[in-house]
Amino acid sequence: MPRAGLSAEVLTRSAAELADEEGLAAVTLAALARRFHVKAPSLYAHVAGNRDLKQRVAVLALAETAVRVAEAVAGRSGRDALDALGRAYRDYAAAHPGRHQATTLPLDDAVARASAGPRHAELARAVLRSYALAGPDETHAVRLLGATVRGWTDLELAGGFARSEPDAEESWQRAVDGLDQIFTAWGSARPVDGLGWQRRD
Amino acid sequence: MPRAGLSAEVLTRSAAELADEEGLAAVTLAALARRFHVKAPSLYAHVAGNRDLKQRVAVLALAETAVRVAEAVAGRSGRDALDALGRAYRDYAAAHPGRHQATTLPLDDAVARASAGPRHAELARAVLRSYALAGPDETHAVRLLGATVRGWTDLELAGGFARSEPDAEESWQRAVDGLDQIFTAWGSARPVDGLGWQRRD
DNA sequence: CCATTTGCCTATGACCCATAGGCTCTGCAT
DNA sequence: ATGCAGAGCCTATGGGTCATAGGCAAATGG
Repeated sequence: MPRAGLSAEVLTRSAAELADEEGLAAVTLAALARRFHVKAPSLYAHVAGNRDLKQRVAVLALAETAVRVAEAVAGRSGRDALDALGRAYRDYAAAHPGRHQATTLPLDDAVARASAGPRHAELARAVLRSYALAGPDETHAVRLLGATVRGWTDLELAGGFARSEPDAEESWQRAVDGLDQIFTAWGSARPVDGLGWQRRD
Repeated sequence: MPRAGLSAEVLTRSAAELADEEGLAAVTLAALARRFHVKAPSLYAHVAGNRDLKQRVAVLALAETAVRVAEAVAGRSGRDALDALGRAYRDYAAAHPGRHQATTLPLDDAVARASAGPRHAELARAVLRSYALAGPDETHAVRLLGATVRGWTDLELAGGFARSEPDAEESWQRAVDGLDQIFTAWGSARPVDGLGWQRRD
């Protein structure tokens, strides 16, 4: 019997395709084994089990999105960069729903550390660089940007914006405008007492 | 043998508790049956199956959060209302992680229509009322607010903000400040051509 | 060319979902 | 009171999944 040429790498890629095609829940050792005309127990030589397999898909997805986002924001700054970053995430999620879903899985600490997760935070900081935010403000901004992009992506993918006017794209542009305004204000103003705002001069 | 007093209502509540305690994935007909010292097939008289059960948990959670959010925003407006709305969602998710997770499940159309889902959109519009936004702007605002709150809640629940400075609460206040600024600007200005902004006068 | 490693196998057991069909208790009408 | 219909929970069954244990054979390297 010819060998199937299995490896963690190959299995992870195939699992990712399976996830995109039939949903993350369909990523099962048995289903994956069928794709390679192999029995399920054979896969345990390459991956530690179902949870491990899904985490590998998540790590793959995090790495892929990091690359795409990095390409998208290269050479851009300010509002343009915000738009590009968000769009990269949204496009990836739309093109690879299963992979995107995997990125929302809780990862083991060790796996998370070895993943491209931190890279995403760096990318957000890079995009915000042109706003010249003070240290803590930059963190606040990273969090707000991250929450907005993630929430937007999830809602869009869940069909929350579908079949309703106006177009989601229009709303997205307005959202980016809004974030750009906020970060611009943070860059050129200082918080007074946590409640109000004051232009620097 | 005494009857267990099962019903869709009772089962759903118990399933919700199970989800909060051990995660949504632990919500299984077998596990639920054990809680009532009953055999799994008995549950099929009350719920249509695993998927139906989880959707009922989602519907319950949507209804519960709608009530909490409504209470939280009652009598508030502007920034205060934004803060209260977001906090209500975040607190609910923190207190009931399993239920919250259930709300991210895709619902059957019929179930979604009968759920409190639309009520949430109404609540968001109510919170935004004091900004006096024009029709389309209000929709844009609902979407931005919804995405931000959802993304923030998910990231916080996933531990994204944990063990890192500054405190997540501080970031949240800044985020609310930012949204308040955006909506205030939208209320007192009109978009010119979808790109720029101009104060009304 | 033989020994070791590697790759995939069968066998097994536990857990889950879901359906089919049966028994018993409850409650109501006569 | 009694008899009956239906509600409520049961056992039996079949199919799916995960995961482990242990075995045979192909590939590899000294």
